[in-house]
Amino acid sequence: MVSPLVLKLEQFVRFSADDVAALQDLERSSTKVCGPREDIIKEGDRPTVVNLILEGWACRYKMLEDGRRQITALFVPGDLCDIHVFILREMDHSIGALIKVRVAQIPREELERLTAERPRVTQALWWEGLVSASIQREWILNLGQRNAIERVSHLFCEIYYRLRGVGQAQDGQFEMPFSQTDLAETTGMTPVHLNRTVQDLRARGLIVWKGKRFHIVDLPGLINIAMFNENYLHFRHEGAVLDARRNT
Amino acid sequence: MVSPLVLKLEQFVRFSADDVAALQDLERSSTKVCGPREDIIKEGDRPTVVNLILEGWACRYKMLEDGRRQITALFVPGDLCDIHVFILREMDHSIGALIKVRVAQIPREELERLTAERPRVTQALWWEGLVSASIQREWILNLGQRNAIERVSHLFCEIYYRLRGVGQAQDGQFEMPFSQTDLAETTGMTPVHLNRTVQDLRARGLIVWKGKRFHIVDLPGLINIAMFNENYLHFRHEGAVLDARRNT
DNA sequence: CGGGTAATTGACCCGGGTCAACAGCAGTGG
DNA sequence: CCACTGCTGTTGACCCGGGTCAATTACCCG
Repeated sequence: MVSPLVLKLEQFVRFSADDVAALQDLERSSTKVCGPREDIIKEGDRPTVVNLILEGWACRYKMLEDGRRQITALFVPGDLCDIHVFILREMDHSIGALIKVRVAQIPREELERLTAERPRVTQALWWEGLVSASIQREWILNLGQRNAIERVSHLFCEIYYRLRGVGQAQDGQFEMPFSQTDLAETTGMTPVHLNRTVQDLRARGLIVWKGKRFHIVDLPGLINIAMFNENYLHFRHEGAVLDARRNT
Repeated sequence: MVSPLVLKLEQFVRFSADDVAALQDLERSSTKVCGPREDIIKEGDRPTVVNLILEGWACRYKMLEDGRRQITALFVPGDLCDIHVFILREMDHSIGALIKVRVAQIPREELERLTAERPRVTQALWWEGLVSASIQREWILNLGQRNAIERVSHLFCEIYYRLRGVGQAQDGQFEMPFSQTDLAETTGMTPVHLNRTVQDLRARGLIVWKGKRFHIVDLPGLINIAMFNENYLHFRHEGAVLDARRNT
């Protein structure tokens, strides 16, 4: 079975067999399993390892003193939480499991060795960091300018494209494992209004969401409402320059 | 005169004279001056250089098809716009001058040489990247959870701390060169409501803002309203490990 | 002094928040 | 197999923070 990290990075580069092997070694790092709502690492902790999501869904979140909570990023399998965190003295946010999650805890030295030895992998990791930053920007745009229905539609589009990129969605369908409250916390709205917005999307025939099955029935329609532009995910890569198999 | 980039990075590491010289060389790259509202680089452009702000204020922004605009980051002197951008095929956002700005356009090779030769500088640049990412997260929290007055107060606190870090503010006072419309676009609210919120802060005796002079009269009060926690700026560094002058 | 931009204010309205009740469903233990 | 518990989703009634529209004032600069 192919590692989700490799799948993800291969949207950008094409690795040699050696590269792939080196990346897959990362996943042999000690792994940890966290149950839903459990923290993988907490704000204030000193970061010692880099977390790589292998299975399940996690999120970054920040809280205000009075308990308001905002999810600032979603992690799907193949996502890496800040390759250079250990430079910082302490975490400025927490990372928590949304559903049961399996993470690899990669020690600093291992990443340093990997990047020292494999420039193509290093490039790919930079790309992944840039894409994460780009997603953050799009979320700022989302929260600052889009209204409820646009915001929620945009999030659904993003989730779909990202999952498809790591082979966990096809034909507009995927597993939606988290609660409306989670979604409300990522879109900066109340659970009540999130629910009404979802009802609205259902009534318009754009989505079908029952239990864990999520189906985007009318993707162009959803994209249209969301003003979704996939550019910011930077899926299309440069081709030959980064293609380890170009001469085979 | 000390470079703002060096000032900024020295909040994290302490450089040797050589490090400083190497960093200052960056500023000898060809520079460009942009007038207010002029774009430094546009969404869709192919990035070829890394922009370093030397003087003035700039911002990242994204626009929706229908013209709504969101500022997603503010750049002050010493800020570097994505050290690895040239990995991406095209810009997913624009960078524009808020007021007249002077930027150094650093070629890829120069950065590569610098990071290859100077590990301490490389570390510092990673730190700067992590801090930028952290600021983005805080903005997501700001937009998603804080209300108008909290949001605006938070932004003022952040601007003050960041300017102070590069020696452009002291005693709660600094130059506020941009318009309320700009601020509205960064806080995701309308200019009208931004104005009312500013009035409110004035009435409460927290700030004085007249022309370009901005004065935070009651910093603790502002911090309190904003629930501002400076942790996310990661100013406090590790000390000796990264101190090139520790034995002198 | 004229023209243009930025700030300010008033009147009105609506998207989304709040509060509260209720329904659906899974898991648990008897 | 059923009752109980607790969480998540759903809906209704009501309200308010912030948006909209439009007019007016202050300011800057040639």
